Amino acid sequence: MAPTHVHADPAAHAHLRPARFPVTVDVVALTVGGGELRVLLINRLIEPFKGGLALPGGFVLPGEDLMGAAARELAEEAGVARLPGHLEQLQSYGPAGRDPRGDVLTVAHLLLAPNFPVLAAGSDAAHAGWHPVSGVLDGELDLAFDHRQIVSDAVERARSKLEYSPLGAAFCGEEFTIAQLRTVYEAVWGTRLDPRNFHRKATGTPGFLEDTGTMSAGEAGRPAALFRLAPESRIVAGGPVRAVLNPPLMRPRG
Amino acid sequence: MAPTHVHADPAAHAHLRPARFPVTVDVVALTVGGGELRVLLINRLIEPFKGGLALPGGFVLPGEDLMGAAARELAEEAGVARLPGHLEQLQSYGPAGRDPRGDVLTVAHLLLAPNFPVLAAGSDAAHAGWHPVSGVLDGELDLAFDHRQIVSDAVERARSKLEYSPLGAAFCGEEFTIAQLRTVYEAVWGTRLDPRNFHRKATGTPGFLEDTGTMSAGEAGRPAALFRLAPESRIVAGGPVRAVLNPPLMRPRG
DNA sequence: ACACTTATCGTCAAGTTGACAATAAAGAAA
DNA sequence: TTTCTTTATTGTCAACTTGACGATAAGTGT
Repeated sequence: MAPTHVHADPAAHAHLRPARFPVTVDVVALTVGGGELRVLLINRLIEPFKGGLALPGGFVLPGEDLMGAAARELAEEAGVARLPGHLEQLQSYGPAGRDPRGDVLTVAHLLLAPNFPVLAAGSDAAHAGWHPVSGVLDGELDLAFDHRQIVSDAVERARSKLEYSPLGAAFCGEEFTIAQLRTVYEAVWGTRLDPRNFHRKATGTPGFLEDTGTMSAGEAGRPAALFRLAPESRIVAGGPVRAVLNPPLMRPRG
Repeated sequence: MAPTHVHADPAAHAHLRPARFPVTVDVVALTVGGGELRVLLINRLIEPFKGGLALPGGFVLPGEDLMGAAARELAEEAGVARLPGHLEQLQSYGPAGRDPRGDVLTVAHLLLAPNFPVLAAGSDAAHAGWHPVSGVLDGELDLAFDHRQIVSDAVERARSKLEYSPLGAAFCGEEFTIAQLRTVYEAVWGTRLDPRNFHRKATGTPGFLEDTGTMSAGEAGRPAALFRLAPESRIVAGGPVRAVLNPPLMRPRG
């Protein structure tokens, strides 16, 4: 804390040239595949942590806003042309004590998306790939900087959002079956849910889902009805996400 | 987006000198008084928006972390010696297009606290004071920068946190009656709650409240039992806030 | 003692949840 | 084709929670 006798005027420091910090955005891109939650990681090509795994991200450019920077980094580092899902800001970290090069503030973002193809290995650019979140959380995979903490916070945010928002559908495509939506919940929460009770809650919540009238086909078992998000709960880029699930669909505790 | 032919290496910009931004922290300090939700605002002494109302806040110093900076600004601008409640990070805004002086990134924070005394007017320093949140939200009070938006986001965060976390108690002192806690909920949500049903939920939720054994006195009406947060839901600085209210105590919708 | 105010306990119908039976509709196997 | 297997969807039922509100308890002010 600044010595009081130097800054008698509480706003005095504002007269000083303010310190400036490098600002980065990092993106925790989550998807569901193979029944588990996965996170997008890139191979770092430069120091520090060269050769290690890290979240996609990079410096914010002058005149840029945070969301735009996050989307740009995703495009540059993972080769995603158009935002494939729901992007929101997560939390900021720093600036002290998280980068060996010095103070760096990072604004972490969260992307919930269907499994999408990423920049393959073999190019001279960075390799991007999906990795099981469990491996990150239990320390099997080592991440650069404080990225493991960031992933952990992102997963907790995702878990809690599924309880009351329609964001689970962000992991599915435009149309999906109740069972597909259920596997999303199961993967994110890491629990099993009763298909019948889940079906009841999903279809019984007003303003959540809308029947498309079409059916899934080709899978094993009886064909399932295809749904999409109802207009009330549709996810618009930058728009607010409504708390449609009321009462919420709580994850099993204990 | 950077021209691809210039940055064939997606991480190339990391080799460039990264842009640096001034970083500020702003604090939305909320309290409950007179049955309504109030926010702490200061009178700006310097341009821009000199003489206008704004959130307490200021530049982050080198080597500082965000929470620390927020606490320091609160101390400097409002004269609070020790953090009187629960402080958490809210969201980051910027850096583009929110300060006439140029790009400034701000990390907004949220303080939930009992009514505490602030730096009075009359000193040569800034005046700090409590103002009704309703006046800010409905545009009666004009705030500097994008601070109205920030207050709006902060209030929404607070409203939602009361539903599932024990943070309502952060507005009360160490010990409080059920009725005091209820008025917090009523002020934050802007609704009336049935005292009997609220009492049932508050005292009936395991791990939420703990009876102190003592009674309130001096008020009108029958004395009320004094409670404190149960150990499971106690709020530790920097620690996680547990979702104790399960199922949640939902605010009335519609 | 009496009125008034607030706290706390009960009651009851309506809605929600968790556990699980039963049926429906497809493809695969016999 | 008939049967088996798999998944989808509809019900059922008891336990629990919620919202509305009656009744009683225990203080203060007159």
